[in-house]
Amino acid sequence: MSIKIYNTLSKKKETFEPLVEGQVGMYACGITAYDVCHVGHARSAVVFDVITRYLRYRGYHVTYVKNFTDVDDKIITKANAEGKAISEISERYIREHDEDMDALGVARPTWAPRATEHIAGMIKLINILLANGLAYEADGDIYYAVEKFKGYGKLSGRNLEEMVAGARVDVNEKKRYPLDFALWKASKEGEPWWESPWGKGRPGWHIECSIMSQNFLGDTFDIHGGGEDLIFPHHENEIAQSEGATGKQLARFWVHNGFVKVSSEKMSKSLGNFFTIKDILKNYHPEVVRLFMLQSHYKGPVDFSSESLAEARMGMERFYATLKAVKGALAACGDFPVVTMERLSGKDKDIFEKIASLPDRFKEAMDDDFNTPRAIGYVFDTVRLINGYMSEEKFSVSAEACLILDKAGRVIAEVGGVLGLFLDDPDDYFMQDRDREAGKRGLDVHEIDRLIEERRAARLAKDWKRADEIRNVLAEKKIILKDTPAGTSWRIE
RNA sequence: GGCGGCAUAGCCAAGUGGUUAAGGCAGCGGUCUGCAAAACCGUUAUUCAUCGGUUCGAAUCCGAUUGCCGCCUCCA
Repeated sequence: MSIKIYNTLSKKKETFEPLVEGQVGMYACGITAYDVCHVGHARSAVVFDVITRYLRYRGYHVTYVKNFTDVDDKIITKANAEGKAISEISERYIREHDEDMDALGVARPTWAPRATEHIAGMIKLINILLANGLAYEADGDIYYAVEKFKGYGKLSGRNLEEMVAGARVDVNEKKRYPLDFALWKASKEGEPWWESPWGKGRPGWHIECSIMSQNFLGDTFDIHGGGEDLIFPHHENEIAQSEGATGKQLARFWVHNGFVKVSSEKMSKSLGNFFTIKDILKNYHPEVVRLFMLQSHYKGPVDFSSESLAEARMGMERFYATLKAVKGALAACGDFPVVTMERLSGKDKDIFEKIASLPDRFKEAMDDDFNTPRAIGYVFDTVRLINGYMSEEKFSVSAEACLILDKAGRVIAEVGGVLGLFLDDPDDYFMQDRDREAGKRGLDVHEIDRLIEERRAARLAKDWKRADEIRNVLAEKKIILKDTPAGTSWRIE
């Protein structure tokens, strides 16, 4: 079995073979640290987090690099407006970014370099491009001469004439050709600067990724990723810079994630239709947000709304309800002798084997361009299987059941570890969910508990009328009661 | 204006040439329950935007049409 990945460069799904056997170098473009992250940033982070985890699960040693852009017009503008140093602004938002990603369960990259740590490397790279005749100086600015790089447009599927004909390119007297882009800009008053052979200046946006990827991963590496809005011009320009300097292919696979949309429109700062990660995590469990994203393929768009999040929450509830039941049954397993699967027969054997097959089916789905929706579908299948097994009339906790349910818990944890799902304790999950939902709707937990206690007394006296009244009162507040032999529990719809 | 993507049930969403079109949410019928909830069983697309074409065979390939979206300016 081999992994297939859709490559933006070839526009085809290709079999993934790393450059060095058993090792993967991956670079994903991170954020510009000038504001808090929104759900769109979260999606990209979750996508590449899952890709990293899956490659590691499949036995690869992955070096994952995700950069921070900490020098840029927007950061400078903000710093000047607040009268602060740019590093103060960028460090603040890098810290916030890290908090958000940690909260979402996104593993930290192997390396998270900042652009400003690599200025010397950028200058070196620009010098090579100048020497290669691919760049030119104009009044302390350095521009990349796009026409000189054959292959410009190969990633985004464009050609120069068409783009120029399409107008909408900015007028800049210093550029020899409209699509040339800045590698280095002479610093103006009030802007940060670094010494360079061309005077005091600061780097252009694209150059940082070329040097940082090379520094950590070498001239050629396996996977380069980012949001699909980076395909042009950012990634196209990265290719021009890196390949123009080294003469070698930059990245072998280009992977781009689709957008988060709001009412069919791209979520973005400029449209103002964004939700910050912090706001969303106040209202939803992080795994609900991940499930919402991973139930769509990473390449396609995903429409963000309170309805779609609520739907994901219901799905998550299904998983955790099963996990809770499994945990409950397993708690009694200490009393039984340990049996091995050879002891199983008939239906027990059949169900054990079906449950045990989850990781293989999971791999089958994930090997096919990280098809998380299909993979999650298989987990749902397994959940139904487990629930069916436990709801059989003759079901009781037995040595055989313990073996089967233990396996069930393990396979779900195994695939959950890759998806970053099902990792919470089920009781904690429901407790958190209840508190979160109660808070969201302004419900008083103590009052609810009081009513439930009153209902318990009524039920004990077989006063069904009063018991149902209380049920109805709570139902109006979307509170669903569940009576079990152990007592009554509740959840919010 | 140039380039590109998408269109599958009430909603979300897999499937991209060949057995009964995954899965989730919602709905309906049943089992269970004092009544419920959860869970389970059954059920909900003879059909994949529309119209043509290729093929023994297409949701899947090709063309046209319609609609939605994205990139071309910072963007995950």
